[in-house]
Amino acid sequence: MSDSTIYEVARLAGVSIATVSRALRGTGPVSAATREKVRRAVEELRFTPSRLGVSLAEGRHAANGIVFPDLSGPYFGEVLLGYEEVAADLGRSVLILSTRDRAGVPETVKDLATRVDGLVVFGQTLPDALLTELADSGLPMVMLARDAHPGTEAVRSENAGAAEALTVHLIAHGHRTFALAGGHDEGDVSQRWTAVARTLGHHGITAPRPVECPYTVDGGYEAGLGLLKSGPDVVVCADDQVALGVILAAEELGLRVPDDVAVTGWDDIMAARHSRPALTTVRQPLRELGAAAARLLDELIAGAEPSDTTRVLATDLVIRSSCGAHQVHPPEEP
Amino acid sequence: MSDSTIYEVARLAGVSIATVSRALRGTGPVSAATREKVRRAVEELRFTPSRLGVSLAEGRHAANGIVFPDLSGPYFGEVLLGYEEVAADLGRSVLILSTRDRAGVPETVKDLATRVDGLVVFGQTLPDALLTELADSGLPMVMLARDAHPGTEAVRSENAGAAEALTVHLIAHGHRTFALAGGHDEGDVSQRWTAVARTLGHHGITAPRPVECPYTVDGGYEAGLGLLKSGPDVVVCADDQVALGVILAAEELGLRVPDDVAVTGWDDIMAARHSRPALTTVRQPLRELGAAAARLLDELIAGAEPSDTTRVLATDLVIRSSCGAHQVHPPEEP
DNA sequence: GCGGGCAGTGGAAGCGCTTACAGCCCAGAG
DNA sequence: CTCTGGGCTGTAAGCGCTTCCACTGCCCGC
Repeated sequence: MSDSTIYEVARLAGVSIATVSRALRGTGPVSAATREKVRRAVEELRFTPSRLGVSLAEGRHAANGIVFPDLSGPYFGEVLLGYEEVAADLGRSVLILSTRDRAGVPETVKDLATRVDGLVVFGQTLPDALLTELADSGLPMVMLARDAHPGTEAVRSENAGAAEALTVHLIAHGHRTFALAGGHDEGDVSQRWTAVARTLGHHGITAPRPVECPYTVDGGYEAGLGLLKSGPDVVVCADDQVALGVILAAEELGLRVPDDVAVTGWDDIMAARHSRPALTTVRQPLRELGAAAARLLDELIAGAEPSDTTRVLATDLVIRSSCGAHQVHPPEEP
Repeated sequence: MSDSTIYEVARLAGVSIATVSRALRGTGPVSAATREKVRRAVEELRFTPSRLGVSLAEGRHAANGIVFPDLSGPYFGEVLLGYEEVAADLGRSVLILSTRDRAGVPETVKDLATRVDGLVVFGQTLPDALLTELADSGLPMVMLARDAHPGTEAVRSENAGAAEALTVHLIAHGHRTFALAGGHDEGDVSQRWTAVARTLGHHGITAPRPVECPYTVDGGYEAGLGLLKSGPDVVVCADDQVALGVILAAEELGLRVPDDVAVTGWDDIMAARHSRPALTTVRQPLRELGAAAARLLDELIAGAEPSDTTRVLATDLVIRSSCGAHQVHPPEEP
């Protein structure tokens, strides 16, 4: 953008740059005649103030960043959507960074940090030491899908209650041998596994160890091929993608879902509703998660003290057919 | 980030800011001893150069932007993923902007334009007049999922050939009465409809007018309820989400897919593969689309002249079961 | 023994803007 | 008629960095 500068506008309008600035931002008094001259000059030159100059002088970026591990799958897109929407309404641009397995993440994140007024960080995307360093530097930060790190705020959705409700429901279906697919010791997911295990314990059932796998359809498929050999009544999966993969694995092994084995997911992504069989899952308010993070971050930037506190959004258990065939379901309204 | 500045580093190291800058960037000669002093000062102060200062002095942002209509659904997330990955590897941050139906889009986009070295713009997200204005200002731009606008480059995936192949396939299935769901006069989609109509014409079939609807499951459902009344053999949909909605509508009306009516989508999103019945669709290389855009944009920023040319990526016709039940499909490997 | 060249360094001029401060002019008050 | 206080405007000091240019020694070759 080889744009014109405020100096050229000032010259063309026959005033000083200070006056141009005041006229454009509406700070300080400017006579109607001058304002009009400036307006015309701006129009003729197609002048747009350089964001760099403004930010440097104002000492703020009017932008904030969001860091996630990966953008694949529907999960992050939805959260990001809610986030961007609110951030935009608050007059802030949003910078994204996906870390994937890339090297040099700390440097990249620090670079990002110098471009924004605040940062939202997903789950265990970054090592705690780095989070501490960033928080200590005074950068406003909001954690997403995990509990708060010292010096930050956090938003996540409810895990334990939904996990318990899901487990109780599965037990009511008569399922007794459980398998868990997609274990990491990540914040969100480990909270679910803990609640599942506790609930099973209450019913005298020993919880199995979760089988690690990537949170993808392929990951679920691979894990499923292994898991299903032991003939569990139900496979509880860390998310919907894993569940869809497990269902594929079951088909591959000649097992019918849910007659031979039940499968459940988590998130309620679009495919969950349309899959065969339709997936029993837990719906997270993904957009609201992103929106809440944006609002919290804005408060921090405005000067609020980080409370080291976690905001928890409600989830819904969504019963469809993958957890047990004896349920009758009228077609869902879209 | 209440960070320290290059002045404090210089003072602590006992050198000038020019030397600090040279030491840090590796431009110009700096003695080993000095370099070490600077290194220590930087470490002690946890100094990170202010991106604002650097950018203002360098005259570049090392960032580029991407504008899309909406982030919902799997489509944009995938493209964005491919885009971000390449941009990051090229050392550029990425700013996103989703326009939705928001007011003040031109201002927001112009603001974005002052924050980046170049811009990727999706489909018909922005009015042509605005595109022209931006291009004229010298901003490097790449159009995505549409043909090039003067002064830009463009990337999209192949439409006409796939649409023809799909239509031929459907005719081979014995389908004769067609319905088209999800019409807009958007670049990508209208190319598909044109090709479908032409192909039908070759076979002596008159193409129906596409029924407009939002590109969502709900949009497809609503459109489907209307469309299916006339009893078409097949409903060709503008994308997979619309197709999934039409399938729901068919179920609602007591029609079996594909026995009573065939349905096809476009994009090959995850849900297409897992839906019941699995969706016949056209796979677009979504990530590669984003990646190609990022690379093209980088070339423009590096100084290449915009060619007003459109790069076209290949698509694949993916035959599953929603287009006709007589096909036998072994379970897909993930 | 002396000039040229170069490694190493500092001074200072921007980059494009905001804003504190000061100055000017004029109307209305005394 | 002078004084005072706004309203309006300009000057200039940053904001944090990069980099051109000038300068100082010092080593080498003649």
